Amino acid sequence: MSDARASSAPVVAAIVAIFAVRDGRLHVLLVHRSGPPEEDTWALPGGRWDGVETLEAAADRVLARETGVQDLYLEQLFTASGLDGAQPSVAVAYIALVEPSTVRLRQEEAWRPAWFPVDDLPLLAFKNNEVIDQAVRRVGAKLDYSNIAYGLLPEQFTLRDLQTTYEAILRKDLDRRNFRKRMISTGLIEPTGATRREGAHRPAALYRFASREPVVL
Amino acid sequence: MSDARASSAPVVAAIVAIFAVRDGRLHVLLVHRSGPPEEDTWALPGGRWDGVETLEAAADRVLARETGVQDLYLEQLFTASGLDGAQPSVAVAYIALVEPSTVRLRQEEAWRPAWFPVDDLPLLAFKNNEVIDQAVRRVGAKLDYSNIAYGLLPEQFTLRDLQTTYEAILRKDLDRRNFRKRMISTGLIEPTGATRREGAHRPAALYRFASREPVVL
DNA sequence: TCAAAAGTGTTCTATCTACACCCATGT
DNA sequence: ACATGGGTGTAGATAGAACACTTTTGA
Repeated sequence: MSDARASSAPVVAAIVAIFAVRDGRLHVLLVHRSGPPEEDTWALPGGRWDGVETLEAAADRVLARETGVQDLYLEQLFTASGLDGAQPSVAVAYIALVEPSTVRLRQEEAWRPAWFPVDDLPLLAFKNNEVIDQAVRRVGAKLDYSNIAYGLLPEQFTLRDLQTTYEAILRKDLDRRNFRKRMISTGLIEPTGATRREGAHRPAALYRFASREPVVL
Repeated sequence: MSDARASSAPVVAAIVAIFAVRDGRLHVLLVHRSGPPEEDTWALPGGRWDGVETLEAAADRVLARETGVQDLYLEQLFTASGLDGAQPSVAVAYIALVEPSTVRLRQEEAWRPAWFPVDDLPLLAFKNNEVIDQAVRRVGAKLDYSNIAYGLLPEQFTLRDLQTTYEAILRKDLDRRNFRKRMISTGLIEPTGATRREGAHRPAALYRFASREPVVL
């Protein structure tokens, strides 16, 4: 059907680890593979690169397809070859950070997407467990010296919300006072002046990120 | 000559930013392009990926071809698409660190390689100036919390050698006493017991890296 | 008045920075 | 003896970690 060199025309795909914090736990979006290869397993969503758009555009397209959101935090992680053992393939992995309430998951039954807590994943196709591990480590490392958490939070949020997000990613408890001091002193966030009341206790001051573009300290 | 879909069979290549410290300055290895595209400019050495080997093996092959050395420090930087505007292309960029005395540059006149100081580069093909910028930043960032400098130094070295290497990459002078204290306290290096005499002054103690595999603190 | 989360300061410790003099050697 | 780079310690500043009580609200 195809000549011998067909095997040297590689497939280039973007795969995206889409993260969100839900109920205080970090989740990643996976799709149920409804066809070969690796049928009937879960894996990171991906899409073939068309050779025209940039790789980042391909990743953004995957994100939009699965979640309906776009133009959020998107960062390249690394590139792996041979994840699909059956043919020459290159997968360029990206990290995306989304705020759950903005997301409308794609609804089709085939290749349906679902959130999984990152610390309780099944065995995934294409060594995607390792990809997700590295992605979580990368996000955790950048939390401390950048504003990337803006991707995971709504426009306005309380310091408690922010801390819960940090704790979900770092998987450890943080001291409330020290956290507050450090966050405010970085200048990455600023008070909006508004407060939020919910429940029988003092209302919490609301904050926003000073910038919703990536900033590195 | 080829059907319309030829444009969707992308070229995947590994390109390698090979660094060495020479005369106290950080240098990068470039090759003079003796054919299209971008003929007669300088660019990072690269090689097409064959679809069978891993991408890292392709990068290692480029390194070995240009320098004769192999199995040194090699780390993936990032992947860019469309660097070659003429066709669908993906370039996976790697960083390699070598010790100049171990290197024998490829001698052919065509596509000849040469060392360039990173702070005095010509305008390179395929936006390689940006690639090198990012690579230098990455190496600088990792110096402080890893042993990657082992790639740039011989088996044994003095603390002065090590400091010179750091200063070349970070482009700033470091305090000799503080540098020594920090390096020794990390445990990444250890004294060999030997000394080196050269010139009319006290001999310098020689050190080695405790591990010549990548270690992150 | 009680429960529940918000908000706030100080002390201690570890780490980083700045800085100057003596040591071993070759000429 | 002198010139050259190797080797060492201390004091001050800064950043991070530990820790407990008061405030505001809804029920």
